[in-house]
Amino acid sequence: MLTYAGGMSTSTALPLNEASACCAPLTRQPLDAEQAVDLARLLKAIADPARLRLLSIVAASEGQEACVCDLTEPIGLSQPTVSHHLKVLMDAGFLSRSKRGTWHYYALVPGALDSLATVLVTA
Amino acid sequence: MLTYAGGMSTSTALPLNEASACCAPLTRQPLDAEQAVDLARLLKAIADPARLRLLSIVAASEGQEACVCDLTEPIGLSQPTVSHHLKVLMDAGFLSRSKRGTWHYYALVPGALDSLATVLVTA
DNA sequence: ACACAATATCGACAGATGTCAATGTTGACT
DNA sequence: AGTCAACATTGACATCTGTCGATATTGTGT
Repeated sequence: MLTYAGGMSTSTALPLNEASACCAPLTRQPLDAEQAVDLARLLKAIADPARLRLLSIVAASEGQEACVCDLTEPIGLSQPTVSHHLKVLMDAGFLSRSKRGTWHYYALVPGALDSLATVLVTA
Repeated sequence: MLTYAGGMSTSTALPLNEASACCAPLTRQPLDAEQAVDLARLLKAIADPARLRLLSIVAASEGQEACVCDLTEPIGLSQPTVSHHLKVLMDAGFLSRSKRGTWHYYALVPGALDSLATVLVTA
């Protein structure tokens, strides 16, 4: 199943679930092959219309979390497909899941999107 | 071939080549299907290890532009493949091209990456 | 005109990706 | 125990994507 603990290079080997953004501002010095693969994986995770909409719905919800039952209908895709997309976002570290009874709540992982944005910025 | 002038919704129909980032901060309100597709297209354009490396090499070069001849070798891919990736980045509006003699120089489009980063940011 | 160097385009192919129907799993309620 | 609701997982399929070799295009210099 391979949760894959991103980074793995030198220092902090915390069990962080990815999305710690991996590297330097991208416009500083050329990134090497490994860094590029890591960054690309994060970007691929959000480079999909359905997943972007899921993220935005979760982000716009109070407490920045939402039940799957509230996500399936507005997206207009089948339940298994939505479940698949949520898993991709979780594996990449953008969402976290908490189960309350029968309902599963997905929440934004606080710094995830921001640290990704930081890598992209030119300044 | 379809250059596709991004946005197209209401106001400014300038011939900007995409990468004007399309929409609101993503965490404000849920983005609709069309916005999601536009944003996803931009993200897909950079969600590739080779293209990220190309971008970073160009960005780290003086004047933030580089000749194709300086890009092919460090990437380690064939010349047609590099050319393909550069085209993808150009069509998405992240790079611009200027020809000087036999050499083609690709340059970072100033605000492109930054406006994309802005969409992703949570604050 | 000719030859050569730098890029772009084309065609083909393997592998990744998004989607669904069918099925499995888990928790709540009677 | 049994039933139902909420999700997850599996398997299959069509499409998209990255890659290359071969070829076309364009500019330079002889």
